[in-house]
Amino acid sequence: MSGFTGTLNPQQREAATHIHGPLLILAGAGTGKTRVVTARIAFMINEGIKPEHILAVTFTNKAAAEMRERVKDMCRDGMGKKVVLGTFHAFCARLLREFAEHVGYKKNFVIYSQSEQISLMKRVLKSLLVKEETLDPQKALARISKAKNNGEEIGDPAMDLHAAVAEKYADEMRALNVMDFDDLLCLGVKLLEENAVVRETLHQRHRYVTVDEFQDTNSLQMRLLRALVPAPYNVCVVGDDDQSIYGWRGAEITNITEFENFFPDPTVVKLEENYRSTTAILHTANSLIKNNAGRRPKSLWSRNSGKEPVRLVAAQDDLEEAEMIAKEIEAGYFNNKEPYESFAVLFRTNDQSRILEQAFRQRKITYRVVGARSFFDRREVKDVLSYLTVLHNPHDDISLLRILNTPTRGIGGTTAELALEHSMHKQFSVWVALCDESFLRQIPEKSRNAVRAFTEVICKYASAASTHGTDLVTMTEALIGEVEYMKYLQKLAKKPEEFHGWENGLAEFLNQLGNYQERNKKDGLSGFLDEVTLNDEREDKDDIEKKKGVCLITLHASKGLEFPIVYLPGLEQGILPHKRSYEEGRVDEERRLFYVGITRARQKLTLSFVRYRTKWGQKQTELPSPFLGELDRTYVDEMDYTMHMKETPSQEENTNFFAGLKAMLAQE
DNA sequence: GCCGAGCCTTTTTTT
DNA sequence: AAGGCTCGGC
Repeated sequence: MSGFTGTLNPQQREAATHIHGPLLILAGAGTGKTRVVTARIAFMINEGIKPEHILAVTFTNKAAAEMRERVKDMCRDGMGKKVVLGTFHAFCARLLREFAEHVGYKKNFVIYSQSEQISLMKRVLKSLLVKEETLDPQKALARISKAKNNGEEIGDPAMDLHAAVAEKYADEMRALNVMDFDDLLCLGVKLLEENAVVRETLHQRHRYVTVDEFQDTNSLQMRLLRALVPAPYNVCVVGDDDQSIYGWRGAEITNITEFENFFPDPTVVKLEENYRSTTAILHTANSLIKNNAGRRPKSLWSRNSGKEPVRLVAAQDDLEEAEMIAKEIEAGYFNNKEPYESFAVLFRTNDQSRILEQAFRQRKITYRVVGARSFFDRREVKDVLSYLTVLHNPHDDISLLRILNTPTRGIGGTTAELALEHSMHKQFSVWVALCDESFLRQIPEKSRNAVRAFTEVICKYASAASTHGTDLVTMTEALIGEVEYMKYLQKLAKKPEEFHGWENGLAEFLNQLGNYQERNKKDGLSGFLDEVTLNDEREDKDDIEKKKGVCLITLHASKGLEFPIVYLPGLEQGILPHKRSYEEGRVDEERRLFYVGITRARQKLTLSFVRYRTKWGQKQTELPSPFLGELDRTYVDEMDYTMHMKETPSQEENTNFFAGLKAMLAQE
């Protein structure tokens, strides 16, 4: 047995050495899944399979990057570097860049992220809705996304408003040569299903396919996989149905629970020995998840008996909860020399992080917020990014309109409106309108000059941007200088700190652009733009590594990670399970989310909830999460923080509180 | 065309 | 609480 599979347990080894034919690895939390997948890839390479024939698809870019590292370490001679790795979306983007013409796009298409989709949808709704009618752009987009992911056709636009919106949106996207995330998958599937030549090319290119986090794939991704993998189906999927938490995004848990319906006679390997957590943590997790119906039966166990019980803490309000966590972390750091990196706080919604950040800052505890509001959502970054996008594809109206008068250059709403009208009339992009003499004749001289100056700048830099080997950082700096963007920001800023924040944002952006070009010399601007929209790594890779401190992260983003000491605050009715999950019938998924959170912890786990929480500036009364009532108490210590903090907590008070708590939980 | 004041809603999660 | 959007004065 080769070295890298020698340290695996029998089940792990079975999975890692099975190469041909469909393989389903059911890997519970903490069972060494990533290790098995990487060992398997190393094993394949060792068996003589060319690394460039191996395709590994992960759920996030972070996971892809991590896997790349580990595969690289396991293989000789830098062979691991040649393995093709990425998310489904990134894979499709690459594919479509290569074959864009086959699906009716030009190669310089731009990928729209959410905010751009919303802008476009607003425009669509504006043009379609009559006076008092209103439709929420986000809801309209959600509806379209769902339909696309289910492979539904657009209905009759004449009969149904929603169909009309969907059609108009699709037409606009195509006209602007832009795609959204769903389009990447849809068009990727279309390309593979309908074009035998392309399909054959890809079969030759990717002969062994591995998909990680398979429980989170949707039906389009399954279709893509099926088109990508011909008989005898050299496909390996890895996942855990108990950790399926992306149903709201169309994930089909049946992809994994009914895998054999898609790929016949798969070899199924179960990994059940957990190497991460203590028995107390696992036992508690198991007692929770067994309340879900329709699972693949599975029982996790651990050799690590540990000694720390799980704690369930009640706090008065969110402030007290945050302070408790901060104080404990501080104490752990000073008393037990526990580094801040050992701690993580996992929460349901992003806005829960704010109060924690405040508490940490007060105590000078270093922390990092993973996956919070995107760096690329910041105004200064968005502006410059829009410039670069327009240089790449000037027909992208949304990006163009964003920068048309940013910085203010005398092209106001009236002119923009006119240009838009002209472009619609002529069935072409706003950019074409701006360059069109017959349009320019219609507007006052002042505006005309402003527009001419603008189009000139764009043309000038567009040619630079498309020239191979241009230093993009230098170019962008020159562009920023030429349009006097900094001056504009300075004027815009209400406080000097605000301006400095923007300055830093820009510096960081240019830094990332430089890093990108360092790494990737051949793909140029379009490669960078793709990466920016597809990459969920809000911070630079090195940054996450380098930046030390307590990890603040959403439950969703925490999947796949582990920490010695974990806090799960805000375990309240309406937060977890989130109140909207009731309406949407997704309470089971919330339970899995809780399960994911619990199983992130290696040694010590603290669950907490509060009685009062401030939301939108208002204090609200909270109830404990009904999930807390489902936890088996064998290894759970319950305590009340408010009383604990008093000098002499009277026995009576404690008893009363717990009686009350029990009563509350019993109601559920 | 520009800019500030005030009003209003909001994301649950992410590729 | 805070960012986005509209309206009205310049």
